[in-house]
Amino acid sequence: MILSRSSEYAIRAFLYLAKQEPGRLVMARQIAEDAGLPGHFLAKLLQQLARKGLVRSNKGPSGGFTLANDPRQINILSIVEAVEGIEGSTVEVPSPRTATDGWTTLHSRIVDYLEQTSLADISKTGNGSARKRKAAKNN
Amino acid sequence: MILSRSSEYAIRAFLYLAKQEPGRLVMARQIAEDAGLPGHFLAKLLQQLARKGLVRSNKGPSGGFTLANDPRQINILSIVEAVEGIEGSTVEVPSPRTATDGWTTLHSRIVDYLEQTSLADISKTGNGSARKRKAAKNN
DNA sequence: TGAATAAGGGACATTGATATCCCCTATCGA
DNA sequence: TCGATAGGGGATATCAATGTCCCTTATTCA
Repeated sequence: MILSRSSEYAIRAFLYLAKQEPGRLVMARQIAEDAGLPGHFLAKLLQQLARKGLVRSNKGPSGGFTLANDPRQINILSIVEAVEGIEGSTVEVPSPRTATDGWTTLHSRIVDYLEQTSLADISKTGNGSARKRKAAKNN
Repeated sequence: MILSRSSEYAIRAFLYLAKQEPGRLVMARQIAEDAGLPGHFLAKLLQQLARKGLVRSNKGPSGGFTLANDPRQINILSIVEAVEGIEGSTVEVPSPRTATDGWTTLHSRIVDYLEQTSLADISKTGNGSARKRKAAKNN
């Protein structure tokens, strides 16, 4: 599977939040329901993302979550890393074999793409797609 | 984690086989040892890949595995799909929500990249890298 | 032909990701 | 100030990915 389920849920939640008016607080249960995601599990993910500073949260009535930054400033990699830990994007070379092998090359290309792609890049979909270029810059 | 461990192992094994003289048979244990991969587990993966026709296998003494095609003809996606099943690359839209949402967009971009990238593309690494362009074609 | 070899394939153990639940804490509004 | 609300966080259950083992089958070679 390309990207873990946790990453998928987090990205879907971010896409949902990106559609709201900026600063509007939406509670986890609402997001889960509207986006079709497992509620309790999503709540945990959002808590993690709040600790990392990617979303802002408020407790109590009329509380909820909202994006901490403009969707154009949020790159997908930061979401994935916040959810899966950095190990997911950094390739650990176990033994001092070839320092940069083919796998590392492939992996870092994908990581670079995720880093250069913003939430806004993929949210304006449905019509003729938003942006081009971006990747194919590294290597 | 970007791509499962199984996919990583399979791709590493393919990269190893791609370095051999074409048609040369290498046994699973040898590949695992040289590439630093878990032996028994890799053997299972290679069996799967043999069934899917991506590698050819021979039993008995002087047996082993070899690539079924030229590394330039093997795209990474085919390896990933053979190991993880097609479910990994096809996004199942659970409910008839928005047919093409942002997640689907992102996911299919990565899948397209994997499909357009060959084994040869990533194996010529270590020097100045081999090819460019490729991605950024879809969307 | 038979002994050694290596893949094929099933059974099982282990680990980590995924998912749910419950109670605590902070906050809002009456 | 009190009750309701919503996130914070720990404990636990479930399930799939990962990893190991063992026996079978096919093949080679002496």
